[in-house]
Amino acid sequence: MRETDFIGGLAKGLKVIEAFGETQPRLTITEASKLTGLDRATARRCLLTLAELGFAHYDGKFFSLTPRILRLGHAYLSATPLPHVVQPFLDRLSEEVGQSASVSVLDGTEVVYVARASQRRVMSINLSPGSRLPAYCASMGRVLLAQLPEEEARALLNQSTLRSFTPKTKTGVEELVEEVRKIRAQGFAVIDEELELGLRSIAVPLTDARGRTVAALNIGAPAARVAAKEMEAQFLAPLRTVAQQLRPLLG
Amino acid sequence: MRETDFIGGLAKGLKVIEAFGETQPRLTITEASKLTGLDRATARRCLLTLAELGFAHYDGKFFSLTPRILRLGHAYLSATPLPHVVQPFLDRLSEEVGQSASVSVLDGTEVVYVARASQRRVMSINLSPGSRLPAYCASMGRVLLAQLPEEEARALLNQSTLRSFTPKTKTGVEELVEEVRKIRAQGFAVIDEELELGLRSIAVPLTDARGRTVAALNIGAPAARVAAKEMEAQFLAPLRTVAQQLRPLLG
DNA sequence: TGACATTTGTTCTTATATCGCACAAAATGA
DNA sequence: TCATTTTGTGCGATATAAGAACAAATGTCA
Repeated sequence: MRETDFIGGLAKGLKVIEAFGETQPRLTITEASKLTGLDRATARRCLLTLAELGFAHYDGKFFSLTPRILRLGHAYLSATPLPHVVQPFLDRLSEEVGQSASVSVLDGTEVVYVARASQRRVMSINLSPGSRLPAYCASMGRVLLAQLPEEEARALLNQSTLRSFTPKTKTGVEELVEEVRKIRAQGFAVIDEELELGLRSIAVPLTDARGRTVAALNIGAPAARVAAKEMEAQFLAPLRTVAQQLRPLLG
Repeated sequence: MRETDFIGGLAKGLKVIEAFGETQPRLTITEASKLTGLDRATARRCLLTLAELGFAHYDGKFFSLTPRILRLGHAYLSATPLPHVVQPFLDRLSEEVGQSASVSVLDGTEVVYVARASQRRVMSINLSPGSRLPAYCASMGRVLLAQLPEEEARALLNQSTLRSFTPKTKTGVEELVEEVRKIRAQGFAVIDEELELGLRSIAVPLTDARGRTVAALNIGAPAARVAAKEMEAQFLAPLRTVAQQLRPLLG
């Protein structure tokens, strides 16, 4: 790609959109400028453009995103076959085992949920398509890391902010590399309250007809309902059955 | 806003992202150019930029969006208080009545789901935050139209593509204006298989402490389980209770 | 309260990047 | 093969980015 095939304005605008988040529902021009590292004048132009297009709202002081922004993510979810293909399988699986089931893919150091069938939520975390979790401490994340060449997985772990969500969270790179190696060998990952106390999960890879891993599938269960040792016994077989059924459908 | 405060490149790039959708999971440069009305050279630069940033993938022929695009919508969902505030109420409501419950807002002629608690899906439609439905034939859409001044509602109906999803779909503007008037008076809307055969729903407005309508709340039920006449009797009270509880929380 | 300091938003200018056209090259398919 | 369609590139005209300067708002302290 030539230098001139890159549209700086587009990259900057997208960066500004991403600046909104958890702790930043509303941004002033200066805040957006600081978060993105863009010049105030440029950040302002991006925000005004987004407002003009209806993607943001401006009250003279603060900018906030409008639901129109969801069109962008929706373009992906409706354009990509994976979410549609897996959804009915997730629904059946979730019903069968009485727990939530999800499918996610890797994006950098995070897993991104692309489909989910949830049972009544008892957890504090509210997950839906588009939600993100750090890969290193999520069952699907570990499975997806295990599919990469070890050096790549290690590189991603090094890039990750390894923090302890609970006392059980593994945060050592070597410890995690070892864990990922084990998962690669056994073909599934179990997370026992590493992300949130009271939550356990188990995941397997989803491979396409040619054997390439395209996503991960998991089941999450309240710790109060399912003992740590039971996770594998109860859920591994159903997960593998679904993975098997999906295989020819993930061209 | 001055002319020069508008970044054309950003607007064009966003337009290209939106070009991906239902029937267009993968686009060539020429296709993107035709769908957006942009010059081929420009569409190409937008696509290459998106690929460079990791928002799209390019195999030399086709471009497709990557899950990274979901970051953008996620910026909204995590930055906006509404989805987080209503989620626990939705979960409880859904559990209580044994049906799916959702909250949505209006974006142009469409309703956009911002939160949802779903029971096992029996419908062909798979809805999740970010999903869109035409306002004129969705219960939440009618409720939201009813909150607008009549002329504005009529204008939106005129802009809508009024098509018959089922034999029961109302598609006449005057007919719909009349229906919306009725809904404004009674404070709730019932949709009886207008969007999909076998699906009924009922919606009420969510108003904030100052009485402004900020969203709509609904319950959807399989027609086989709940008779048309029963919708109001069974679900209106629970919906209104939740709307009441939420009122002080929607600052 | 009023003067000063600081922060934030807006405007201006110019070097630079982008747009869209026209043309060339490559791929597609009859 | 030749016609047709699609993709890539060079170029002049035009739009945009950056930073500094200016203006307005906000905060601070005597």
